[in-house]
Amino acid sequence: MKNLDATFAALSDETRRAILARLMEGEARLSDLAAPFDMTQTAVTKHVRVLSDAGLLVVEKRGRTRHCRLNARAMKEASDWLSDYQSFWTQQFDNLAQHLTGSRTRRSK
Amino acid sequence: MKNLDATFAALSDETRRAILARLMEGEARLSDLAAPFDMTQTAVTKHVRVLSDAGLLVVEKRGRTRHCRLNARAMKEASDWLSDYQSFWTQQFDNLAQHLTGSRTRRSK
DNA sequence: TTTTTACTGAACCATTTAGTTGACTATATA
DNA sequence: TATATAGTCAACTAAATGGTTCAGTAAAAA
Repeated sequence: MKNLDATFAALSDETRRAILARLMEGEARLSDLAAPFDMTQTAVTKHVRVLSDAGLLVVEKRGRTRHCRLNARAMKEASDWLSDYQSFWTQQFDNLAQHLTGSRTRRSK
Repeated sequence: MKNLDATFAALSDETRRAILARLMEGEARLSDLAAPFDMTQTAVTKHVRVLSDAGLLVVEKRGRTRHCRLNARAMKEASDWLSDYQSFWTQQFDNLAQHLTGSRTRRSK
């Protein structure tokens, strides 16, 4: 899936994850999103563009402002991909727990 | 979380996701991992290094071979981060479903 | 109408990334 | 011992990334 490339890449930047976290509280204008960060609005606009290209948010033009809101689809796809591994890590943690509690002491080495 | 940067960045490459998928079937040597790809082993080694740095897999030196296996922790952290948004996308899909089925027609535009 | 606000676009820069090649080390095998 | 195998390391390249500045447009407010 080529789309997962864009989604995970978009999520790999702390600024962009903070933008998404902000949008959990609801819709925001570009300038509102930019305000908390120590960088130019142009830079934040680029981050928003990356998130938008990945389908993680939607930008709506309204007068002279741009309003952003979360878009669930892409994030769900990323989560679905990871969930394939869930059984694996659950089992791994179970093994660790068993090892720590000694509930299964018969181990080779 | 700085670690999430590395984890999501590592997951944003299809080759690396394929390597992780391969490791779901069990441990593999570096040369085994490299075989399916149309690139040099050096390139694959670099991908493995990225995955290792992100904590997504573990490399064990054994004789002249290197054996790789999945490491669940980092993947779980990424999944946990995404799960914060789960309620959001569930709700969004519910809204969509309601809209499509017309089960709640009274909507302000 | 003038000015401010919200944002865009192009050009530029430094750093990182994903790949290559070629020379090397270390371990098995014949 | 000689040779093949598994992998490392350094150097290089091209493209992508994350930031900047500056000039411009379009909408709202004075």
